[in-house]
Amino acid sequence: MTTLLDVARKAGVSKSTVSNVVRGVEFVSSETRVRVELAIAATGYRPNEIARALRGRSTTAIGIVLPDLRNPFHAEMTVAAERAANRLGYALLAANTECDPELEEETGRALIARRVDGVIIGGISLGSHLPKLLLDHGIPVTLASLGDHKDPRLSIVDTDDRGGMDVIVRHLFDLGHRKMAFVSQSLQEHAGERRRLAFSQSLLQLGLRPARSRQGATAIVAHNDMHAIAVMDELERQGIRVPADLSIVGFDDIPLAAHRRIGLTTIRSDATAIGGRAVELIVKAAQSGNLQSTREVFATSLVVRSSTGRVMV
Amino acid sequence: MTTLLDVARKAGVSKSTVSNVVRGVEFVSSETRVRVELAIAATGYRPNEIARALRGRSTTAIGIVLPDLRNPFHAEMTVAAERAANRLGYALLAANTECDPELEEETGRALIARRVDGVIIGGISLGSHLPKLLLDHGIPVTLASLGDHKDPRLSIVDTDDRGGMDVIVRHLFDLGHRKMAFVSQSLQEHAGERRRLAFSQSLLQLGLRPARSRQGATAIVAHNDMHAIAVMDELERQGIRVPADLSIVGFDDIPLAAHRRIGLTTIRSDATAIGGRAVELIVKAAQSGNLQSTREVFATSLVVRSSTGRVMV
DNA sequence: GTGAAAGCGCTAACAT
DNA sequence: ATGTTAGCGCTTTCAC
Repeated sequence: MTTLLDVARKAGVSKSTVSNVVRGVEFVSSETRVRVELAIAATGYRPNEIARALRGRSTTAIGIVLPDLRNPFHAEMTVAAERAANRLGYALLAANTECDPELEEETGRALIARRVDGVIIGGISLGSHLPKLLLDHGIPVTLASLGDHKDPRLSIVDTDDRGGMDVIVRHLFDLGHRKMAFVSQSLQEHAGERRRLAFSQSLLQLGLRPARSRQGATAIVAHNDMHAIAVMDELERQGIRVPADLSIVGFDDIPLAAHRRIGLTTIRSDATAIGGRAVELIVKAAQSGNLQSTREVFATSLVVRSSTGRVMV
Repeated sequence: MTTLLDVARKAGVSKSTVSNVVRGVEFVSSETRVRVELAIAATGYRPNEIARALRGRSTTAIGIVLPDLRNPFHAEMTVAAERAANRLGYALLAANTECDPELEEETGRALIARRVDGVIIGGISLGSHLPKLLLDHGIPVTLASLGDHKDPRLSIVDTDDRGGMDVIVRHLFDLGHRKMAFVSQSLQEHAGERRRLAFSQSLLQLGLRPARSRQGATAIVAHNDMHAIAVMDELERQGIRVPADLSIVGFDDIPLAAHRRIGLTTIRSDATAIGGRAVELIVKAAQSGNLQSTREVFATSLVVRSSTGRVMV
């Protein structure tokens, strides 16, 4: 593999001159610049990012940790993050942690050992130590669609879960629903529990309490679309019709929710915007070196489709 | 951040001794070993992987390039790859290329600059130069679910597209279909075009030719489930009933295909197995240093659901 | 069994 | 405007 030295020799200059040309430093005579550029083109030289990383203070790599890449919302966020990262010259290290605290810890340590410049967290276990672990090692952390952490070094790009939940509950209420239940995939997940809380609060505003279980409920609110769609399937296999017998609402508005056969009423939140913005924030933090608490909330909106209906008395 | 030297000083030994302990080298007296281990525990030292990478010949990082992480088949493969990579101590660099030749090239160069130990390719453009680019730089490449490249340095973990297509076509034939059309998302994609070819060959065996377009066809075979499901939606929005008016078949058997409201007849192929195996192969190649042509084909099977039906005459 | 020293490829003072 | 040099943190001969 060609190195800086190879190019330098070929161009008959010193390493630093080549380095200066590569990095676009001002003080190089246009004559030598051309000569170096020719040598670079001839050899196909690209700086060794590993050496740069060791020497400099940056790996231009960021990590993204997610509970499950198979969730289209996360996949979409990751794609957006990857695109944004690329554009800024950063690579993305992907890690699935399945909300397993041990895996989260090990992932965190691996990310630290690899000296990533920052980490985007798109989902973690309830009470996870991952943000603190990373921050304590001086690594900037951005929480994406996962607000509510109180560390003052954290930057947060969030969805308006509270607002979204209010709108969902209001929508169901207006359809006559009074018994609504919340379901989530796992009690371990931070985001799911936050939405459960928001759900309870929204109900409370209308003087209602969450239904204990699906049995008594006329409507089910799932913590995300993936789960809502799975629940829909499960119910229908038991002969319960949606929305005739039971209404279902999701959260995220993944593309599939708009499929005519699914028609899931849900809350639209912009995974692409969140992923992209998370990268911008993490890169800014990495480059400036100061970690300050930041919180941006992306608006949500209700998309009414065919999975919710008027309650039958 | 603690370095080897910090630990060495703390333990009152030299850098090399600490290094020997860390790497589990034999010849260290158990006495000093303990002392060093204590110092490591006390400082929370973890080797700097960047320095290791620069010094050694390995970054213990592999790249995975995909056209679209939003495709559940790719997401699943990536999750499996990440898990396998993790287990072997490797990190995964994810890159979406959208089958754009320019992006592929740039991604390849970035991966080379980062000195990844190997690259798994889960999808590329037709006639892409990416495999050659990487291989020419000495980077092992494994094609996952994307066979048919003829470079002798390539290892391939493939799905049996030909076999799967035969079974699909036979299934449709048995249902009375004689006019079948193939649709794919993009003409640019390698895997899609390969399946198109397989489709034609399968038809030919039965003395049939592909239908020119959807119009004349009684059945549609899509190059993957994602596309099949999208087409299903599109058709039904036009008032065409599936399968009453038109049968649809996918390929991959993503989880959604089994959803009762979708019920997509498709070919099951094991994304998890493919992703995991691809990592094993790439790591083996990276560690042994020799690139030999290898081809493993994973069996497929037909899953008949409700998107295909007897043709109405 | 342990330590000293060279060097991976690069950047960034500092000298010229 | 260009060159020299000293490391970044680690592994790896090679002496002791």
